Amino acid sequence: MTYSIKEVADMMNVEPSTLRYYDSMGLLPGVKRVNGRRVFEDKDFKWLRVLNCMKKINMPIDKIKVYVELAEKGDSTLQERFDMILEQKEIVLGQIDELKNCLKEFEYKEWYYTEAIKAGTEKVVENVTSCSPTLEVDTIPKNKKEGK
Amino acid sequence: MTYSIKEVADMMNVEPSTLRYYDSMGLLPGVKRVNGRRVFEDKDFKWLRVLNCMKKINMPIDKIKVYVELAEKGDSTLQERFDMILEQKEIVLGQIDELKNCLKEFEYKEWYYTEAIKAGTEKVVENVTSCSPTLEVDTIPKNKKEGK
DNA sequence: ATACAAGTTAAAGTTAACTTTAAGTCAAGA
DNA sequence: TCTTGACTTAAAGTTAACTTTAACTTGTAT
Repeated sequence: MTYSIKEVADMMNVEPSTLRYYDSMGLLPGVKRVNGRRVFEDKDFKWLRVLNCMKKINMPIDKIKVYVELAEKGDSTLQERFDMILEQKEIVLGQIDELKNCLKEFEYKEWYYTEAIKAGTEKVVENVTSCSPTLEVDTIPKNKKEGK
Repeated sequence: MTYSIKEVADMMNVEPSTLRYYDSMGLLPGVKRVNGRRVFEDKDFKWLRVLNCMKKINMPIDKIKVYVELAEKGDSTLQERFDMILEQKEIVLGQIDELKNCLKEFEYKEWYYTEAIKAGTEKVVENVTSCSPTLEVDTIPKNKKEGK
């Protein structure tokens, strides 16, 4: 089974131009061409799924490219790729944790407004503090700082 | 207790210039000045914690500003603010879900490389597919598309 | 045959969110 | 009194990640 760039773009919920941009950045290795047009095969989807994940955790394109280049070198880079995956796993765990804290804050606010709307005024709740008493500090390194 | 811009910036793990930028965008309402300098008080931290969460779920500054402006109008906007909070809660739930799927992919890759390293080659695993058989489609609207 | 839809490239344009710069104010310590 | 460090502003600069444009090619339907 083969797919056009538009079909793949629709599956990934991105524009075809975005996939062309990724390709130009070296993030789509091994995609075939027929009459100059990109033709995606089933084997390409394995990587597209990983790419999708890397994008979702905000891994910068430059860093994804490092991974791609390691993969292209073959078995000699297995350990390095393993290390990168482990690092990204830790990052996504941290992100999930942060988002769970945000969820708590929004749930508190949901309660807060529910009570305020009942009473017709915020005055009844404005001195009730959220469960989390302090400002959360990032556990995740900023992407822009990753490369330093 | 009061805090300087640097102290607050350190607590939030951002640059003082970022807080000044937020202020210039209207995201820091009610911050006092002494001799022209910003002085943060305990009451400001309530909002800073919410702001922190809004930033972490990638809520665009323009949209955060809408919320701030509603809050400044007082009790007449309680329902609108409640609706915004609910919407953001749904967004963060979707994000957590997406990240959990990414985590699965990275855990699969961790296993994949563990086996490959043991064997000295990827060949032993390269035909083993991850648990998630399809490309995930975004459940979360892109921030850039939110405003349309 | 001809039009149309969907693909191609290189290059320029856009956007959001900062970040830096330059020029200045102010309070405290030597 | 002078210097230092932390603050201030407005405006310009930066960056990453697309997105659009213009000019072109190709396969399919009428």
